[in-house]
Formats: sequence, structure tokens, C-alpha cells
Amino acid sequence: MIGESNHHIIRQVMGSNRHVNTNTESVDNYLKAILVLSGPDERAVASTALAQRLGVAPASVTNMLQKLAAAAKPYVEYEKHRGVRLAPEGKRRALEILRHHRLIETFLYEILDYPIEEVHEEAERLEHFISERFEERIAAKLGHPKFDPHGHCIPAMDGKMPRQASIPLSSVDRDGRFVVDSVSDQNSALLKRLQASGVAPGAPVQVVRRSPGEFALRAGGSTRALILPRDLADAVRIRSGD
Amino acid sequence: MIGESNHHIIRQVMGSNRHVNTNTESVDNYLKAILVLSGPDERAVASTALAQRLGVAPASVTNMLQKLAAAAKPYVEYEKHRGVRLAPEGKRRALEILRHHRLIETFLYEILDYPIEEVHEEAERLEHFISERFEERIAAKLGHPKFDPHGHCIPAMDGKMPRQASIPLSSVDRDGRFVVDSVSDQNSALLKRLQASGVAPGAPVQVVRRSPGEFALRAGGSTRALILPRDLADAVRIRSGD
DNA sequence: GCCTGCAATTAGGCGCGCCTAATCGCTTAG
DNA sequence: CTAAGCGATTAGGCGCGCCTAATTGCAGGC
Repeated sequence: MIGESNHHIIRQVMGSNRHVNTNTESVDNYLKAILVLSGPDERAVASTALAQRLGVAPASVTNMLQKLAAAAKPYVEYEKHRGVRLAPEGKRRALEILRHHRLIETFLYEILDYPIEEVHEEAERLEHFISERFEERIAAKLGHPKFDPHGHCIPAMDGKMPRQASIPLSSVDRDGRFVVDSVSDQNSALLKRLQASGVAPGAPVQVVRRSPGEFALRAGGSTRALILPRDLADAVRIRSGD
Repeated sequence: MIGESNHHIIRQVMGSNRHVNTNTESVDNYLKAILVLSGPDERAVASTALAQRLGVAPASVTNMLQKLAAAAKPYVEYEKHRGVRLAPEGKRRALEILRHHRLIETFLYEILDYPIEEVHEEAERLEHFISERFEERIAAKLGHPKFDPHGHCIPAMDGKMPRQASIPLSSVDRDGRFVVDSVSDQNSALLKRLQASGVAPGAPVQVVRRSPGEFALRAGGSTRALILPRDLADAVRIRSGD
């Protein structure tokens, strides 16, 4: 739980209820998408980008944004044709969901021995439905972890998150030794391959070849180099060796 | 997972999709309610009873039952004015959800140290959203338990459940020694009281007084008797001492 | 055997999130 | 400075689960 109170899934029950219902899974997903797409410097996000990420028609996005902006406590700041930003309440909720997501991933990986490439999908569903108590209990069980199994930072209860100091493999400008900072959770097949090759958060790696289209790296004690096309190389973030 | 394949939450995406969408939380809840209300001998269930249990208008029940009966694989057998029974597919799903529910309760209690009176509410939400893998992993982690923390039997993967051999405290016909079989999860305040008095599944208890309106019992080493009005006494099921 | 009372059903409507089609309006190229 | 192009919005519609109000039909009392 982050910030204020968490009402969970309160579905509209009476047709006579005049209040707009903004506590659904769908809303959560819009807020999460805005959080991610607006990046660390919190740029305004375009409707199209949201539509594409959410797999939804642009008209649906406009519709939802108007609702989110018109709520008593607005979730977003939205001006027509200008894109959208998270309002404080929206940011609070988005970070809460992100915290849920990453805690659940950690939990599935550490306690339930999930293979890493399966944690994301399960967390994606459950993140909307766990209670504050569940959140608190798994955090305690895990020793209040700061990172999930992909190396992503878990937002603290006060919603603060340190800025990332790592760079994508695809933008590295020299060969040499690095440490894996994080791996993307978006492509589970790739994730499985990376795991199998020893490319996991904290692992030392050596970048052995770079070209416009491909990046090659060797992890820990691995003998064979792993060759990643540019688009997949985006999925690995590295930092200089500690 | 029980029996056949489990499609989880597949929401309707296209307006053009002619197939009826029967994979929602709401459907799960209707099926569960029918399972419980039809009792061990699987009597037909009246619309009104369902409506009351689900907190929904009778018209809504009729509506849903028609849909559940009309599906390609019908979930229920339903004839107008005759009540409803689970069809094989409906029973399969209902038992699957019940298995989820009770596994989750056990998990929350054993692994996450929830107070017993809080497990039901959380399980009630999560039971609809966990994957087959999650189900299997928590079952394994718990050593494939046969009973949840209330003493209720957890349906096996093949959907079989032994018939209950216990009776409600309210229908006991003699004073003397018994063993607590199970306690209801419906009233969390009562559950907390029972727990505090040592009335938990497997605990030996002594029935010390019976009257039309009240039942008194003393648990294990407890000094004070616990007095329960008839309606609350329904919540405790006992069997003769083992 | 009819009639009344109540359970159950039908009819019609609502908010939700989504869709498509039509329109609008920024922005940039000529 | 205008016009095209495309991103964004509006308009209208759908299925879902739910509601209320009106109607139907079963069953028990006389």
C-alpha cells in the first residue's frame, strides 16, 4: 500500500449511483501504462502510444482519459490534443500497483520457485487484487526486498524510487566488463534464454562485439558468447562493474 | 486445476464475437453458490435462494441461469420454475474454485501467518485469478493438504471430496466429549472468538449445556465455558472424539 | 376446481469498457 | 499562407452484469 487508503475492487452496484466508478483493473492498467511511457522525466504521453501499449482503440483511450481527469480526485492531468500526465493521485496508485507487481514477482520466484519467465504474467493478473495485508506480509516474508528478480527496483511504501543509473546494452559505446543491472520482463522467451546463459541481475558480463545491428556478450563463466540483435539488446540494461 | 482445461479470465474483446462469454468472476460466484446451496445430495436450488446468497435481484439470477444453461458446454441444468443444478462442467469449475479458495486460505494461514479470521475474505478475491501453476505450487509448498484452517476438506485435483461425517453443534443431542471438526468461515468476528477460546479443528471439546436457544462448550484446557446462541452454534461442526 | 399469494420470468434500462466510423484540428511541407 | 495528413476526438453502438417494474404461472387453501 502506498500513500492513502486502498479501496480495491468496488464495483458499481446500484444503477442510481451517480458517482463515476474509477476502481477497476482497467484503470490500473491505464495508470501503469502512463507511468511507464512518461519515463523518468515524466513527459506527457500521447493517446496513440497508450492505445498501442494497451492494445485498445485510440477512441477508448480518449474516453478513459476524460473520465480519469474528471474524477473528484483526478488521476491524470489531461488537455485535449496535448497528451496526458499522472496527477498525484494517479501516480500514487500507479506506484502502488508497480510495487504489488514487483513484490509478487519476487515472491513467486523466491518462495514458490517459479521459473523467472513465468512470474510476469502471473503478477500482471494478481497485482490488482491483493490486499494491503497481503502486500505487507509478502514484503516481510521476503525481508523487504529492494529489487525484483529482473533487477527492477521495488517502489518503497512512500512511493519513492531511485533513478536508474544503468544503460541499455544497445547503447553501450565500448567493449569490456560490465555488470547486468536488469533484464526486461516483456519477452518471456528471451528471458528464458538470458537466464540459461547466465545473464541475470548482478552477473558480471563482458561485451565482446558491437555492431549497428548486433551485440555479443559473454556472461560469468560462460564459454560461448550470446549474440543479440539490436531490438533484443534493448532488453538488457548494464552498468559499469562495481 | 480440476479436470479439463482452464481458460481463466478471457474477456470479450470484439463486439463482433458471437460467442457468449462465460469466463468471469461473476459466473464463478454463481457456480460456487449453487454448489453450496444444493448441499451434499445435490438438490435443485431456487432462484430466490441464489439471489439472496449473491446479494443480487432475482431477475439477475434468472438472466444468468439462462446464459449458463445455454452455453455450448452448459454449466447448469435449468428448467423454468424448477430451480437449477450444476451440469458436469459447472461442477468441475465450482470445485476448482473451491479448491483454489481452500488452498489459498491454508496458504495465507500457514505461510503468510494471516490471522484465521482474515483468510476468507482474501481467498474470496484471489480464488478467481490464480493460475494452474500457482495452485500447484502452493499445494506442493503446503504438502498437498487435505483440510483448510477451518477444517474444511480441500477438493482433490480429480474433483472428489469425501462426504462430511460431522454434525453442527446446534444439532448435538447429548452432553459430553467431542472433537471440533470444522468452523464456519462466514462470520469473522465469531471466528476470532472461537480461535481465542481454543475452538479450532481437531481440538477436543466438552459440550456442557444444551437448551433450545443456547449451547455451552468448553475447549481443551480452557477454564471458562463458551456460550453460543443457536444461530452461532450452527457455525461449529463436531464429531465424536477420535 | 378456483383463486390468491408469491416465486419466477420477461421487458426495458443503465454504467462500464470497448468498438467503428465520422469529424475535427494541430502541424508541417510546399 | 494554405492544404494535406495524421493524430485525436466525437458520435453511436454492443455485450456484460446488474437494476426496477410489470407480468406470468405454480401451488396450496377454501
